[in-house]
Amino acid sequence: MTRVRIDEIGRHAGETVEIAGWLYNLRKSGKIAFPQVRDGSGVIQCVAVKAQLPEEKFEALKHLTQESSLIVRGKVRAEERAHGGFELDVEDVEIVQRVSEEHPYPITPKEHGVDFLMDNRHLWIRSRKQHAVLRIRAEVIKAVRDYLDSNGFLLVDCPIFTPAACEGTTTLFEVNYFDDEKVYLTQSGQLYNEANAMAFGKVYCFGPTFRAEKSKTRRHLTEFWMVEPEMAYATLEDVKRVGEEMVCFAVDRVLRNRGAELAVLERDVAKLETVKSPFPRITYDTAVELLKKKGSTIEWGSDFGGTDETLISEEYDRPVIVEKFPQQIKAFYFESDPERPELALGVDFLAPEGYGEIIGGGQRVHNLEVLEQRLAEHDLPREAFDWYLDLRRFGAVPHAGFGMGIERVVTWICGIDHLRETIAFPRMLYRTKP
RNA sequence: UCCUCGGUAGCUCAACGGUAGAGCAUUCGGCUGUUAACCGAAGGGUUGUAGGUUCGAAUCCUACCCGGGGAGCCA
Repeated sequence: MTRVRIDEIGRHAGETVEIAGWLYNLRKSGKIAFPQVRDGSGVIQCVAVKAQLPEEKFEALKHLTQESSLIVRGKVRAEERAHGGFELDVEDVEIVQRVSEEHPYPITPKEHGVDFLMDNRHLWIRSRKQHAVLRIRAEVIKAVRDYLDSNGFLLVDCPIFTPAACEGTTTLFEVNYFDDEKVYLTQSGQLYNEANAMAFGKVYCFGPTFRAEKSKTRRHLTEFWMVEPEMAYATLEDVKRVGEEMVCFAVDRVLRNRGAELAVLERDVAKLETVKSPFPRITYDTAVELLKKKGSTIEWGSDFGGTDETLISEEYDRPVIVEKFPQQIKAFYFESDPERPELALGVDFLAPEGYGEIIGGGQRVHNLEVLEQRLAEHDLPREAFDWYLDLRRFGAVPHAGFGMGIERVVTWICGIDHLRETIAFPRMLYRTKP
């Protein structure tokens, strides 16, 4: 008996095969039952006819509970009425574990609230929409890695445990190490990336990052995944170019390979098809003028709020690149604009449709004296940055890089309204379970 | 941390000062083409917790707990 996956069952039309999965839904009449079985790759409707099965098998199937695990054997048949185009005529069924009716599967095919679904996240990920989102996430990650791998970047991952003060301002999660030593969960691989870039030229890291900010919005997780490319002998221009190419590449891949998933999510793909080079580029100065014209209370010198980002992005049909921010709102390691030293050579990519910042990056300070002065200005402990300063002592070159938040990108591509569905087990301010 | 909204059956909600209800889910019965199937019946509740006002509180008041959305900050 051939065990097949539901997503490739079409190749076995006319054959008798076996599928192993879980009961997704069940409709029944007196002498016929339609169990829908999912196996992780898809869902197929099976047809069980009383007269063609042993009595006890038919009865067991007819009274089977949602999400019970089962193995079904039967003949694959092309069927116009079926959603996937195929059905399975049941010849034999083996129930692996029956969900008891005293504790039925909590997630029914009806509506549920966010709180309930989040409490049952370990089960919610079995649902069709969650499958679509998580498959698109996997596609985005693969696309981003394929793009970087085939453009000369080497994957060099950065540590998760870090000593204090990677960037200074943002709150860090503290962890007890050995013998009273404290370490912190990384909030960015950035500094280590710079060392890696001086070693390998073009590198990227990809992994989880942690922010202990008490942010409680649809755009924040306390644990999220970020891809961070870093390039030696590179400038702000390279960041804009690589970021743009990478985003276009990822969107194109999803459109090409995950059309079915986008359809499940009822995503308006026309809004993704416009995501092509070139992206509009505006300066922070221009953005502030635009915002004031649109009624924002923003003043030059402060950072954009969530509403400001939406106001800017709604002017465009693709991500917009905002560059050259006031130095005071950016981290200590940003290079200054030689023509206007009060500006940092930083960029943000704002996704369309109000999805906010998906990329942040820029050109780094590569001069030793300037960097030492910056550390002093930001009141950062010099000792902790000794190794980082070494990078300016031993063959310093202009270099630049950026970070892209995977969940932000996936949320935007999926067109869903909250980051929490783009990772299997989201970690948020008041939610660490399951 | 602050602002704001909410917590009633397993789930989604109604009742808004006068005996706590519906749909779905579960169980039983009916139905050979259903597809969030349908039809009939049954079981299921200390209304988040603790006080208070009232003849009477799910409903009004106070505090607390838990959660949603947002601000600040950021990807």
